[in-house]
Amino acid sequence: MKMTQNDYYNRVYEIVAEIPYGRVTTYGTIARYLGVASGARMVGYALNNLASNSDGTVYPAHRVVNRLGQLTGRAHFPGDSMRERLEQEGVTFKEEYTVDIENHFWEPGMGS
DNA sequence: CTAATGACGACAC
DNA sequence: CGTGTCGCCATTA
Repeated sequence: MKMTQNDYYNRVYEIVAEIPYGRVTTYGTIARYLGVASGARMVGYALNNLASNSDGTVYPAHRVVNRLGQLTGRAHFPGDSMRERLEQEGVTFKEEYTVDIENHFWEPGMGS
């Protein structure tokens, strides 16, 4: 594993790990919170790394969707585990692969 | 060092 | 309102 920019990914990991049960956030929101408002792609990249980083800590990456609430990253999850998990957590869906983000939206620092 | 890619976002048409 | 294109920043080739 490269882990060159631990810092950047580490921030994403921490935020993702803080996403409360039954809530979802967006890549752009996380990116903005990190200070890289335009680094939404990097957030997704970090999550990609996260998948391979599963060393015991479980990061609810399935709670991270794009700003439209679409499970763009479902392809990176086995089967429909992403959609099923969100449903299981009580998240409502507008479409089969689109969550009602406006009703379950969450952002870091909310419960400071 | 340059080019291409990516779990995105915003703007233009 | 749907589709297309550019921009962002980091990583990889």
